[in-house]
Amino acid sequence: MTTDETQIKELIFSLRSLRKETRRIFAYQAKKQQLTETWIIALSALTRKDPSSLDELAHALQLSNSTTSGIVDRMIADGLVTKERDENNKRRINIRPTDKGRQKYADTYADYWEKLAPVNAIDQTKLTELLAIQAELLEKLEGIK
Amino acid sequence: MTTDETQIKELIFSLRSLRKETRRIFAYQAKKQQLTETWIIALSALTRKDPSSLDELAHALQLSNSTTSGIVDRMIADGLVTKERDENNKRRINIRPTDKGRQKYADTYADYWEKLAPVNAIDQTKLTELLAIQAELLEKLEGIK
DNA sequence: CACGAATATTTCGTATACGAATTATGTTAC
DNA sequence: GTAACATAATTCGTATACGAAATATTCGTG
Repeated sequence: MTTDETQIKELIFSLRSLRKETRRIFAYQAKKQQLTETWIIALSALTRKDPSSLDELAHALQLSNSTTSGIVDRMIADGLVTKERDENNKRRINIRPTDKGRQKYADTYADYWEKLAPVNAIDQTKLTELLAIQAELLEKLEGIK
Repeated sequence: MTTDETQIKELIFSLRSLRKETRRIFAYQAKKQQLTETWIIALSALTRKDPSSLDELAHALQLSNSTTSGIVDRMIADGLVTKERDENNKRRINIRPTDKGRQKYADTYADYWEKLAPVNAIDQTKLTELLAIQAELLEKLEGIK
């Protein structure tokens, strides 16, 4: 095969490591605030689109509906969001952040992204290029199978 | 804050998407072969270092010991690996691939990496650069907290 | 040699994460 | 209008994934 296997393996491992690191960083902050990375992104999405259906939220989180369903339930148990059947379309649910959810998101928002500020030590140009190549890579991967 | 928040958010999402895609591609192949991405990487590591301790395997997989412990147990249940106490150090376990495990890995090895061959449509130069920038990024992330 | 420290693994509780199957509701074609 | 289809959400079973705590073994030091 023509594939430069070594490089591709390296790539897979690089991606594993990077996701692991970002998860770790979020987890550290999350502990103080009792929020997980996913919950923060969910609250962010719900702030932008309030209310959201399960499908819409799952899309924003890039997760399956079944995964998102469980996440919403746990967030409800924590009093961060509510869900109600849509009166106009009873298949649909409306998910909304509670005051507590909004407050918690506002409190931690700056912190979370600031935490990642050291990334800016990397050249802006390089970072832009990284995103471009990653986008190209994503496109190729999406075309597989 | 000086952080270009938008770009960093984009990066986090890009990484989420890329990992998700690679997982999806592995999962498709895995279904036929009854192997998961992690199991393939585990068998690969065990082929290179046979036997491995739990700690060594966890390191190779870049996973915690507790996670790896569960993975090994499930692989044992599937007859892919065995574990035994080390006679010279009874705290340690020796994890080894079975014939079935070795065979299954050999059968699927080429397939798995070939699947990712479309990635080579990207310039070799770009790919090398991607890995370099990602390595730099990883270093920065590891320095956080 | 004994006891505390270090090492190695496992168990537990919790949170992702997915696809398949199920349930409920709405839409469309006839 | 109703049967087939489409849409929306949930449930189930399984596999990651982690940290904290528990257990077992070995080592080091006095």
